[in-house]
This record gives sequence, C-alpha cells and structure tokens, in this order.
Amino acid sequence: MYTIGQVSEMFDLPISTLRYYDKEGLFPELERKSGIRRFSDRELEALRLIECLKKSGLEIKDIKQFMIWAAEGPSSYSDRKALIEARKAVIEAELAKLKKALDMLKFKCWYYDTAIRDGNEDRLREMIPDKLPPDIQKLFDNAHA
Amino acid sequence: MYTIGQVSEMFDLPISTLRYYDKEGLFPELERKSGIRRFSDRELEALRLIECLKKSGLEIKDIKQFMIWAAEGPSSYSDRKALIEARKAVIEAELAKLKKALDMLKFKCWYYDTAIRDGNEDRLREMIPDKLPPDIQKLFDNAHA
DNA sequence: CCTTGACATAAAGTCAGGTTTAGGTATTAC
DNA sequence: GTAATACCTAAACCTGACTTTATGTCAAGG
Repeated sequence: MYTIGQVSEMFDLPISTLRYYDKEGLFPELERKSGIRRFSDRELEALRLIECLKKSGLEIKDIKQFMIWAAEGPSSYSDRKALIEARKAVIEAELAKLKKALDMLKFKCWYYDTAIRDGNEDRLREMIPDKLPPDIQKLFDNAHA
Repeated sequence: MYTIGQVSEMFDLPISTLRYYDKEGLFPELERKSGIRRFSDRELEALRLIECLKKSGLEIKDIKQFMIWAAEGPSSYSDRKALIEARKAVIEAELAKLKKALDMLKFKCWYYDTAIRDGNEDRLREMIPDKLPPDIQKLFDNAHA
C-alpha cells in the first residue's frame, strides 16, 4: 500500500493530479484509512493504463467509464476489450501520422543542411519536387502524400 | 493562388483555424487582394510544416518565430535547422512513448481475450508478472518498463 | 506544547488553441 | 434589384486538464 506522495514520486506526477484523477472517479475502488488515500497495486496498474489511454487521446470521463466497468467484474470484459481495441486503432493511426511528420522534419533537416552548404535555396528549388536524391525523395514523397 | 475556402478544403481545416493562424502571424508573407487572403504554394508548404511542428508539440508562438525566420531569408538557415532538429528529437521520443503505450494496449487486448475465454481472471493472475506466453511477455515487459 | 510535514477539501484560476458571434463588404446568379 | 455566397474583422466565448489557493486535520519529533 502506498500514500499519495509515494505514488506521486513513483509516477512522477504531481499530487494534485492524482487527487484530480480520484475526484474524477478514475479510482472507484480506492481505499481510505481515516480520510487518507491508500493506493494498492490495483490503482498502480490502473494508473499505468490511464497514462496509455490518455496517450490515445481518450478523455478523462471516458477513462472513468472504463474504471467503473473494471470495478463491475467479469460482466464488463467485452465492453472493456472493445474500448481497448478502439484505442489501439487510434494509437496505430497516430503512430503513422507521427512517422509522416518525422519524415517531413528529416527532409527539412536535409533541406537546411543543403541550403547552409549552398548559401541559398536555388539548387533546392530545382530538385523539388521530383529530382531529389533517392533517400531524400522518399522522405519528401511520404511527407507530402 | 488559392482562397481561404479552397485551402480549408485541401487541408480539411476550418476556415476559422486558418484565420486564427494568420492572426497569430504564421503566414508573415501572405498576400491580400482588396482585403482577401491569397494563399500561394509558399503558404501551403508552410501549412504542411505547421501541422508537423504542431504534432511535435511546438506552440503557435514558436511556430510563428520559425515563419518569421523563414521570411528573413538565408541569414536564419541555421536557426531554422536547429529548431527543426530539436523538434525531430521530440517526435522520436514521442514515437517511443507511443509504441510503449501501444504495447500496453496490445497486452490488454490479449488479457481480455483470455479473460473472456476463461470467464474470469484467475489463470491470468497466476501468469502475471513473469509466466506469460513469450510474445505476450515481451509486450507486458515493455509496457511496464 | 508546539512546530513541522504530509495529508485532506472545495472552489477558483489558468492556459492553449481554437470557435462562435455579431456585424459588415463584394461578387455572382437569377 | 435582390438574394445567395464567400469573404472580412474584433471580440467574446468555450473546453479539457490540470493547478493554485485558502483552509483545516493529524501524527511524530524536539
């Protein structure tokens, strides 16, 4: 069992954030001893999942729904699975977008390297959009797809 | 040359957002014809980069600084390159975090598949944390690292 | 005893990034 | 000529996710 201060340290989250999550209903089974929160391994695992669901763009109120389902037991397995599956798809899509953004930034890095070497963008303007070196062309095409 | 409505369609962005970006100084060289904005290829490429920089978590006011540099010409190449390089590093870090979150969700998918098949979590509780099937163990370990 | 530190609450405040509203202009379609 | 569209501005408004503030409780150490 852990105090809010210990959990705050473990997860590198402000205490105020943990209290906010609790107030929003993200720990429906959280125990208290004379008013003081006592976080168990169940809450730590919940917190790990909360961070992943947040990364998937899920809102707090929808994370709360998940945690309520979890407190309800086996009857909600399929609801929980459906939600996780949906957020997995969102993250996969987000990963693809992020890779595209990364290719744009890699292209721009090469672009400015070249511009710095040349002192201007004249040569670059002649190579864009389809006369770039093969590896750079791939970055450019993906970033502009 | 494109009107704001055409750009809105091309990028699937609300007109209000494009006007907001303009008001925030993201298109310092945007032309107007009797008050009406005329977006050129320069602004379209800026917009593509804006979307990538936003994905990297860069704030509007810092994107504005970049666009001001771009309008200043070759003297700012190295400033621009440094900013792009820094945001590339941020995206690479974000990609790693997102993959970790994805592994957590993949693990939870398997978890609920199993719980649904078993009707309870008894067997799962015995396998966690280190007696999982090898491929699942990898997901679990990465998600809990 | 009294101060320090960790815990607690409710309610107000903050912030970025838009969005909406209210009111106006300019061109084209009938 | 007037109605529909597409454009314009300034300023108010909104939202989610915290964070801060003001106030209070409680246990341990000197």
